[in-house]
Amino acid sequence: MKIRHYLEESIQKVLSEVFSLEVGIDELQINVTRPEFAGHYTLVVFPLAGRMRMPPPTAAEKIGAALLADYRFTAYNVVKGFLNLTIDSTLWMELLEEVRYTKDYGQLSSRKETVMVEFSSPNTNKPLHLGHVRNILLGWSMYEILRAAGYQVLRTQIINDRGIAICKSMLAWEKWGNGKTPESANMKGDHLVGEFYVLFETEFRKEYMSWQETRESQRIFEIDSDKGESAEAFFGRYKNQYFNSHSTLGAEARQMLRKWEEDDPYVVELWRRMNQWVYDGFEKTYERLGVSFDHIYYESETYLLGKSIVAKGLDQNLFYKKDDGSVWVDLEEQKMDHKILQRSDGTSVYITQDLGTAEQRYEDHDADRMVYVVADEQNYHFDVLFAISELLKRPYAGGMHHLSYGMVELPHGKMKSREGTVVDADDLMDEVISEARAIALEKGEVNSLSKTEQQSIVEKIGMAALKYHMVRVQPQRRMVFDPEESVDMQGQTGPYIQNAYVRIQSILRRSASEDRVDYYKYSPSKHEMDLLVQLSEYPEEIGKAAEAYDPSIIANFAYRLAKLYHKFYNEHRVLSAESDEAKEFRLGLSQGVANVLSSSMNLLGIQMPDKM
RNA sequence: GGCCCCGUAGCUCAGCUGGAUAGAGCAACUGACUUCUAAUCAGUAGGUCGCAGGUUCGAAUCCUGCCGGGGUCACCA
Repeated sequence: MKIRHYLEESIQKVLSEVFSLEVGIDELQINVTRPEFAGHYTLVVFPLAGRMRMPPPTAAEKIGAALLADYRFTAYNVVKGFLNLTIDSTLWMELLEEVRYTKDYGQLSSRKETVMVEFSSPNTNKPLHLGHVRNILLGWSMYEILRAAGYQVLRTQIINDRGIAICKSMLAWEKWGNGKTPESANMKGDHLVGEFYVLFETEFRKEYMSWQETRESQRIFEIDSDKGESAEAFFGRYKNQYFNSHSTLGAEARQMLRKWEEDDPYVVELWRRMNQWVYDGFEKTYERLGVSFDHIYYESETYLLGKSIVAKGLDQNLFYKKDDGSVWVDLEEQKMDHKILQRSDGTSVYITQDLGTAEQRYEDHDADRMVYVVADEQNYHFDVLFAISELLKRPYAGGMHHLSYGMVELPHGKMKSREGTVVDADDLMDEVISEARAIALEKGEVNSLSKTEQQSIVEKIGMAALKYHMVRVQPQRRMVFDPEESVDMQGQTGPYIQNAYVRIQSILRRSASEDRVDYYKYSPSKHEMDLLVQLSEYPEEIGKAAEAYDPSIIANFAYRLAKLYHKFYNEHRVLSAESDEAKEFRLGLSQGVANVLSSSMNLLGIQMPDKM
């Protein structure tokens, strides 16, 4: 029995039958009653009063009186245009039964639609960092939330496994690697490859610096620099061009890319080998983060399909070709620019691969919707991608959604690999877990457990701190990541919510399974009632989070529930309750709360320990 | 400059499909553990909801303009 639904239907019925007013359910404004007023739910009558031709308080009064004909409404009161309704406790007791004994309470009825969620989507030239962590956690939560909202959901990522970046790592390894492997260096493969990427950049910068001393560079500076521009500023923006037209290392890297595209056996073999190192490393990181995928796509396997889509669009005159051979699309009608789809030399650009991947996914899985979890710096890119899909009349065009999120920054600014301020995902997990361990050992609750059990608990706590910290904020907000705060375990944090669950487990462990006492006649206290109302809202919250693509809605819900439980816990005894009835009710309530805490945190990818 | 996102307590954030006196956490201060786990609870203090107009019975919430911060407008990805 969904209390909110019962409420909506009852009110709709009364309005229709008693007041001859036909009102749609989504027109009704029903809120959880604010704590300073009596009642459980509040109907906002202002919008109805006009249609009933009565002042709001009168209308509220009349609706309230009419509702009382149903024994399940036991009381009402009117404050201005607000009708506060009290619902019979048997209804709440029924709800509690459902919450306790329905394994997947909160799960919404299943829909036929299939949704594919893309997240993580790393490049293969360096390990995962803080930015990926936010992305992965958002993506994973959306997967869980959409599933709970009744959709068929598939997890995917597109691995950007080709291009100049990986060639830089390959070249550096070839030149300076001396045959180093993850085994010989005793290093995760993604870190090793990342090391060579950094090495390339370092060597390239050295080369660039010494080139800046040459006459040639001076001449270019004099000709190409803007008036009054400093050498530093000029060479800052010239770097890319230097890479493409003057640099020896740049030429070698591009040479390698060309060979890759020509299927040169040596280069392809090296590419396979180094990418595999990276995948093995990613796999370990994903495993620690607790995520996995249904289908992985590789750019190297879809970019050709993208090119064929571009060719088709060109045939249909949806795109056009410039004299130099480059292919463009005119999106001015969609209030956007002209965008390039293929370079003059025939090679593909970034968006080509996305066009191909979307097509491939549609063919593979027939997904009705695709959700792309990608940072907001790519907003325009996705506007363009979706517009082109519309233009091409792709059947999946209408179902594409960009879950855009703000980038993660550090207190002193952006992460920059060349300044060594990138926060590595593996290091980050190590840190929060060791912080959790330190606190746990200090508290002493887990000291008597085996090392394995301790480790498992400490990992759950540390990861909860990290994950909750990252997912509690609305996606579109950009986020300043303070490492100090991410290991906080007090207040609105993952461990705080886990702690409520652990307290319940401790009670349940001690409660002997005696004969059941009927608690249907028990009259819940204010604190107990607050918990019941919150439990009844859980399915509603899942629906909201799925619709808004916003896991923070679930994060805030779980916190509210945990907070109410902690309050309750301090005010009431469970095992030594004043009556058997009260004890039985509270045990049930606690169990229900534990179920929903665990379930809602699971939607965020957070596991609950039994002790902490 | 055009377009997009953000602006709420000292800090980090809820509240935003219009509804009651704008709420939490952190930091500061006070109190509560012989009682089911104090990673907790209770309390004090802290606000021109960026600014100015508009719509409305009612605006933090919707509209317009401005200010501040970020992003983006590559034959980069």
